[in-house]
Amino acid sequence: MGTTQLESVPEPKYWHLRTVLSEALDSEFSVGEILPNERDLAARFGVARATLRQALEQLELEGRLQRRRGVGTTVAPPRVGVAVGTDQHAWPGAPDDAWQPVDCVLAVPPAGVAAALETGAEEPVHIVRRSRVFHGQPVAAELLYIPASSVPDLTAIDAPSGSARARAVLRELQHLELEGRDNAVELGSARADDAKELDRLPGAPVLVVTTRFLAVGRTAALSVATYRADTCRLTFGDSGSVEIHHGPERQAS
Amino acid sequence: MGTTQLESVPEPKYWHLRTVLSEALDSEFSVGEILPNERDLAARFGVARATLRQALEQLELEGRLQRRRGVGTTVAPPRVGVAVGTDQHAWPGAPDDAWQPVDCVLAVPPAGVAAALETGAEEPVHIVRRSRVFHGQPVAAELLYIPASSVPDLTAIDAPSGSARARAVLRELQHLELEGRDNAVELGSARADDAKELDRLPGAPVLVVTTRFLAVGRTAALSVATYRADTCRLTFGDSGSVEIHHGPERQAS
DNA sequence: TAGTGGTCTAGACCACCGA
DNA sequence: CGGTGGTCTAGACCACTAG
Repeated sequence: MGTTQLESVPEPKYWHLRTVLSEALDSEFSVGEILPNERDLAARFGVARATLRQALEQLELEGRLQRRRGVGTTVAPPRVGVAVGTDQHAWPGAPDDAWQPVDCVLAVPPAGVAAALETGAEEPVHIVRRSRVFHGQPVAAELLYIPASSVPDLTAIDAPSGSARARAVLRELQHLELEGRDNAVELGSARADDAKELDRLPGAPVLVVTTRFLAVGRTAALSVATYRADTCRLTFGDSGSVEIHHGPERQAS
Repeated sequence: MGTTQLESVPEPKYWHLRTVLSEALDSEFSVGEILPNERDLAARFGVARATLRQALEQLELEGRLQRRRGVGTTVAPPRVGVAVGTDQHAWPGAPDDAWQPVDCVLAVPPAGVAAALETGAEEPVHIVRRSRVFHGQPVAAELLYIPASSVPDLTAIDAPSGSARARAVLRELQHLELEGRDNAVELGSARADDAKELDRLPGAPVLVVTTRFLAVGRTAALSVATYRADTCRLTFGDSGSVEIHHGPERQAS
């Protein structure tokens, strides 16, 4: 990160700074390495800390940096490829499922979810919370909405709530014949509860994957999964091994 | 947007503000309506303009607001669902393709692309630029990398460059038998050229869709498409009609 | 307790748009 | 031209982490 001055160009400073830092990351830093702190970096480039932070935010959004309060800013590893909806004919909770059930409650879903499920606006459904872990790190949190009509043989005996209940609901779900599913991906920001589960601050950028499970001619379940946008690359289809790097990147010693 | 004061809570002000504004958008504003300007809003809530802007940025990221310099901040319409990779067995440029060819040059691709294509690091490939328009608005910009070996019968006569050349390359591509494709989605920020084409500022959040086209046992083409993250919801699979709204939202008169 | 990133302020000037 | 959002500054204090 040799030089120090910025030229006067019509380009915003923070954008130019982003480019300079990005190139420095490629050529002079290793994955996991700690950058100088924000005050030092700002001084080194002759800009205010807020401006420097704007550049860092961009790079964090692009998955190049990882920042943790009280710790520092480190060079992020390449994003992990996470397979989404590979098996078009498996329910959530199938044996090879990557998700872990956390909890389950019976409650009235948000209006938009009720509409998609074609349930009444005040009708409670099973809401299963699940989480997905990759290399020991949480990468996604999910809410699964399942109308009572999709699990007709569920007995209240199994468990009133909790992960045991979640497993019972998912077990019942397997009895239906799955006809297909739909996926949609959009950008969102983590709500407080999701943020906590993903080990991020509220408002952190997430990729929201909405999956509709179709059975007996209607939507039998709806999944809303939020993936950490900074660390994840979602892969669809067969072999999710497309690897496009920005440039040279070394491994930390 | 009745009241004015914020309480003292351990929650960041901008986050609380985001919630308050979000609820106001649901209940008191119509799509397309113009909000008060940032200075007035900040004064009304008793915060600095920078703090108010943090809240607006969140809402823009979530696709709730649209801000344009020199104009103002308006309530955004719901995101449009854009189908991605519906037909697993059609090349780019097939008759029903949603993309419009813009340009085509023969150049050396970035190192990561060359690696994915298994071409030499210095070997030039055809780079086709295309754009995708939805309701009269540009929603995505694409770079298509096609090795010369995938279009062996292309004659230099057709056109040296430009959209005519692009069409010629795509036409030749149809002669190969497509075996399948891979998609990957990740968050990125718009480079200067893409930003211009998408009518956004550099650094705007985009969803980057990387598609690998497989033929004759290898990667015969690679597409890197950047979609406006603020206005698009990407849909995969059959019927991309999952509609999850935040809440009530009226139409502008 | 010392050092980090996260939040917040109160200004200033600039780039762009529409009348 | 006046008004909008976009950029930038130079501070301050807070929340968190690690030694």
